[in-house]
Amino acid sequence: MREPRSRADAVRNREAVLDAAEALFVREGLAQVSMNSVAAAAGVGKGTVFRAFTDRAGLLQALAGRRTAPLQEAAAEGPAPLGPGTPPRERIPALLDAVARAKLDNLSLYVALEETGSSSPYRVPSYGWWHGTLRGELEKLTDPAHAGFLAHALLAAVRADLMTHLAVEEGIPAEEIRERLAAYVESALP
Amino acid sequence: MREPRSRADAVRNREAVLDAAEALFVREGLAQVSMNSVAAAAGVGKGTVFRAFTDRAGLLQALAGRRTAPLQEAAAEGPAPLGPGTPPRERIPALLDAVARAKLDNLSLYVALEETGSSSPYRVPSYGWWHGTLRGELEKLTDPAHAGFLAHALLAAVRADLMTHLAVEEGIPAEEIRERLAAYVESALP
DNA sequence: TAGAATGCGGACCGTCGGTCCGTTACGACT
DNA sequence: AGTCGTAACGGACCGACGGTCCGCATTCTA
Repeated sequence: MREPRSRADAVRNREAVLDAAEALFVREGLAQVSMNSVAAAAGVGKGTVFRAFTDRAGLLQALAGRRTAPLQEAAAEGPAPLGPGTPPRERIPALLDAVARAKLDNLSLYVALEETGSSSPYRVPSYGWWHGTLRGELEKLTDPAHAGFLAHALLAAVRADLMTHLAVEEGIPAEEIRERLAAYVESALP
Repeated sequence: MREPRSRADAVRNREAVLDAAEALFVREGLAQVSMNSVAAAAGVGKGTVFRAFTDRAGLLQALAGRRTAPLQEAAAEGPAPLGPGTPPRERIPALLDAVARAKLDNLSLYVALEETGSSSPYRVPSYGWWHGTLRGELEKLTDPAHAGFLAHALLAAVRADLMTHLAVEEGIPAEEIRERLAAYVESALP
């Protein structure tokens, strides 16, 4: 049952596609970026892109993983205040602030990501992880029957399209958005 | 400057298209419904659909208006507890519950609606109205600087895709979702 | 009832996500 | 180094989509 090692060119191309795709997303925004244009920008055939990532959603997932892995890792096994072991009253606001911050720094990328899972952010795998983590902490503070919904509601307040609306349409500085969020989380916590 | 009255067949067709489109959305879900299939189901040419509604977003907007008008009207000028004049502590939960209820009763339609505005629910015109109304009430209860964000956050908790996730994926009965939401709103209110 | 204007409808267009398969080049083995 | 099986490449190709266009039919006005 050996893992069949990938060929060198496959690995190289995979990386090139990810780099090109990320650059395109940041520069042009989700809607403008077709699979064709990604392939062209990476200097690679279309078939190669699909071979490596299965479909558009797969490419976005991969892009997501790469970009969000550090944050998720910090939350899963890092030091306080993000990591486990931190008291819930401190960890929950820290987690939400970290998520908001990451999204505010990469608006278009995260908007694209949340539209991946058959156009429902709730089907993106990482959502389940964040929700589970948050619910776990909330269960220490309140009736476990309420923790699930509460976790959903708090995560809804940091959705990428809301962050985009606040930052772009309403023109609120990122700093201020995070402050408002923090105040909100504080008041919503049981 | 007379308003150029529409021809009888145009009015008739417009109605037929709306009926057919609504039926299709409810039965098949957003993704399955192409402009072609709407035209076919309405027994009408594709050009007619586009002439009447400009583009796909326009069709969804029109569908939206028709379906949500009664609720919005009740909230804008109806009797308590939805209408204006109701004390904020009573009106805000009532508004959010009414919205949640409407969405839970028409999941697929509302999911489709919220994806209309260039894939951002915040660009759908009616969102602005709800947000403004809610903010107005919240300003009576708390620091006006916080009211805007708070209104966004509360509305985020009743987004159609979240309602769908809770009701379909997690299989929670509508009754229970509304109870959890009510408890959440209560605790988040200043 | 005639003529103008309005609306109809479906062939047509460019583009998209995704597939297919003949060709290329990698790398394990001798 | 040379051979060869095979994984990976790449772009022509496909069906479906949203949207346009324009010759033709229907409705309204006088």
